[in-house]
Amino acid sequence: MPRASTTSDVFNAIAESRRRDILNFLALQERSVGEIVASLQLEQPSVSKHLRVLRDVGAVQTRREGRQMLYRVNAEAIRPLHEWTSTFERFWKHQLHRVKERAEEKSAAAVKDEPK
Amino acid sequence: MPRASTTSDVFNAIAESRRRDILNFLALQERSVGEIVASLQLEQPSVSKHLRVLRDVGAVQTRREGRQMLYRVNAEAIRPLHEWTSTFERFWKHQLHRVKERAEEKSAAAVKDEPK
DNA sequence: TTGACATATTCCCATATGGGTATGTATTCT
DNA sequence: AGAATACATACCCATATGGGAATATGTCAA
Repeated sequence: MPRASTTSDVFNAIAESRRRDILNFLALQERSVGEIVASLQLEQPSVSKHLRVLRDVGAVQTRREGRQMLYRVNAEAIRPLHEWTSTFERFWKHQLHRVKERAEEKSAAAVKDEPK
Repeated sequence: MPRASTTSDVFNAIAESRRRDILNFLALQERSVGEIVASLQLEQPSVSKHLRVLRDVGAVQTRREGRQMLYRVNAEAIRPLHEWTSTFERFWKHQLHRVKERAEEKSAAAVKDEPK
């Protein structure tokens, strides 16, 4: 079984750095495909395909304006990602504590006693 | 060019839901491979391979204890992800505003005037 | 040393990928 | 209608994937 499809969920969709680039660009403001192509170092068809993926997972929404197709970010789709990472937030919030732990690990050459 | 390698960065590593499952499990506490295998519906080799990926991107760290290999989350590696998603936080923080926008878009059948 | 236990790695394979090139479709202009 | 513009889709292909099965490696116990 290969990796999950990029359209299966936002996690897979944003795995591609080009797509993150696109979202970063769109974070500033709504943009046409042409503008996105210009901002990236990529052929138009490739950009369209990335946009398709982002659209399929709901990360972007579109609006037609004449011949142009305007894309904008739909942050709601990215929210689950933010919330999932928040699960681990508590770890780095206690950095001092962690740093201390690390130091201990490094010095003590892992000589444990009771392998359950 | 195929999709970026799973070991290229955390974004790719966590694209796989099984790996997120593992991280969720490890978020509670340090665990041995055996425990992880038991918690997932997966063969041991597959789990080891997922752990390898997570380790390569720094998402987990290990410690040997006798025959067991104990894995624990390294939240620092996940932090970039959290921060990247934070970029879009402002969007859903102004939800009321967004909802209003949406309503307008839906009713107004996109009759724009000046296609630049 | 031999054996058992816990993990890791290798091999095989069907499948999804993303890039480029070519082509299709929608919309506007003349 | 015909041409030009702006995107989208189809097709081809080298490559990375994850799962399972088999095998290798590492650690401890007798």
